[in-house]
Amino acid sequence: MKPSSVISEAVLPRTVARQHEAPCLSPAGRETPHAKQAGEAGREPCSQCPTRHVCIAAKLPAGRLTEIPAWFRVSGVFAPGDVLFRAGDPAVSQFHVRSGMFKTFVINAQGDEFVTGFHVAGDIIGCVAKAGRYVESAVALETATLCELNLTALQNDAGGGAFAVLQALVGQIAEQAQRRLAHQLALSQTSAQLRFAAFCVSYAERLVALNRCATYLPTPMSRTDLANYLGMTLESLSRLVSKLNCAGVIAAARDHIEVCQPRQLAAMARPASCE
Amino acid sequence: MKPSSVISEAVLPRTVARQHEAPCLSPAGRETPHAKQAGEAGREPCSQCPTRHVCIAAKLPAGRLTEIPAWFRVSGVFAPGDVLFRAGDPAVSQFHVRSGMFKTFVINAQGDEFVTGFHVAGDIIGCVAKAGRYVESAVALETATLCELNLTALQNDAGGGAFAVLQALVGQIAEQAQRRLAHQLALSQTSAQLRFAAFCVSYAERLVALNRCATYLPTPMSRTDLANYLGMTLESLSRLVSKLNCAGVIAAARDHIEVCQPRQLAAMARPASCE
DNA sequence: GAGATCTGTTGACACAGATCAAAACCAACG
DNA sequence: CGTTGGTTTTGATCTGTGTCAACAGATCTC
Repeated sequence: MKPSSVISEAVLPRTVARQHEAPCLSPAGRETPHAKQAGEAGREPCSQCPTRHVCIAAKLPAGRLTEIPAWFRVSGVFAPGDVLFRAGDPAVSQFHVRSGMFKTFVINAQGDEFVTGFHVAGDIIGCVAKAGRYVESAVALETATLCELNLTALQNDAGGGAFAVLQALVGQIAEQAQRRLAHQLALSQTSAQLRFAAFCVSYAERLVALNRCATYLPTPMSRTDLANYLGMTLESLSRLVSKLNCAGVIAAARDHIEVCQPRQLAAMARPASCE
Repeated sequence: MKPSSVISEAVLPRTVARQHEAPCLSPAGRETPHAKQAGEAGREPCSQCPTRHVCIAAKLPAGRLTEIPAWFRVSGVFAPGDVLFRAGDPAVSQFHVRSGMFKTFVINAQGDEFVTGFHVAGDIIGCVAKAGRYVESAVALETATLCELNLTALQNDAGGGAFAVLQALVGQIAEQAQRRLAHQLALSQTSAQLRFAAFCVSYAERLVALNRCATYLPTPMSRTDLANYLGMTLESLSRLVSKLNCAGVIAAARDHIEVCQPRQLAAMARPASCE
């Protein structure tokens, strides 16, 4: 597959112009546009967060949920297309998605974009780094919120609960890695249908973990992005979706995929499942 | 690609019989067969370790290098085929490879094996977990040594240098994730040649980081494993290697690949490179 | 050293999916 | 309401790689 070139050119400029040139990642950048937007929300205790069960906070002692340390705060609201960070930015923070969806991607020297992940509530973004800098870029695909875990601030808080947080973080990253591995596994399969089915199943599992419906999969990403992520062409994906639509396995619309025959779909994905 | 079935059946029994039925992962298992084998080596300070520059120890304050805490110790010598851990074992430790090569893999319900990674000195193994258990299995492909970082022991050492270690670990895992991401990127490409070239380039980079020759790539893994890892059939890999051999780009032998035209190879891999 | 077994190579063929091209659909806008 | 620009679908063709099968080499055993 030859990736579609310079997709992000259409997205990034709009984005940057709209909200912020320098994202919330500069070492002294804890007072970001996002944080300002968040206002009161920044002090909202985790105990009221709808995603607390899948968040790193869930792995902390219960008492800790009522406090919001300086290094862990709500980062405000992102609009579709807003940039969270770019590849090459110093990796001083990791982010926990609270709501909405982000995509991560890299762009090579030729300007081709590669979508490396879609991230929903409970996911960590920014835990892939090289030489202390992000490898991926991250943008919101829909209205989204997240919490910023500032690693440098955390570093200066060794006395507090930071040790427990770091431990929880290592565990959380391990789970994140598991999801990436599942996708890597799917990509190593040659059948496009299998890759797509594996994506749907994996996505559905994530939604279940969030107490959401396993058969209604919102797809705020474009078909182009999804095809790119799944390692196939736009046309192949389109054909595939049409086929599964006709077969009654799914009912795909512009902004979502409804899974009509979950067992059927799971059977398609099974050969690559990693459990 | 339909993965070759039950490859590991041939490997695991032999392995287990040879060295240890219960690997060094039981919660109270710090005194393992490996540790015993290691003997004096377990107390050898990191400052003499040949891989200290790529190890997590490199990210600690210099003074720390001279001490070997209880939760970080040399785990002895592994012979080819020896099992480090299995998918499903409690993920109480992460391992730093010192020498040799390990492969990680998963086996699905149908008994198909999927190779998920090859790991050389400086790599971390065991940082992919689900519900506190390893997702992958890990076996040595050649004579190998590693250090065990016991997370539960680390947990009880909050007073010591454990905080710094955890921080370093998060950074190290981020680098590890970068390598996995690079491979994921390669897998999302449909061209077998590109995937193979990307593997060689990435592998060469790793060797350079270890101050080893970038053009001599030892391949202790079988062709089957390598093809599996690269998401192609054994036959495709074989043909590809033959082709590149004839073209003079590489000179492949049973146990190594010599890169004759690095720039040529890099050009093949470039479209998927992530920087 | 001869046979058996495992691993890797080469060949012929078919098919899934890439590619190129065009049409249909959708949302935004004047 | 028609135009415009972008996105998705459908169609026709071609190529790469999977599949099946036979062969060659290496390794092991007795």
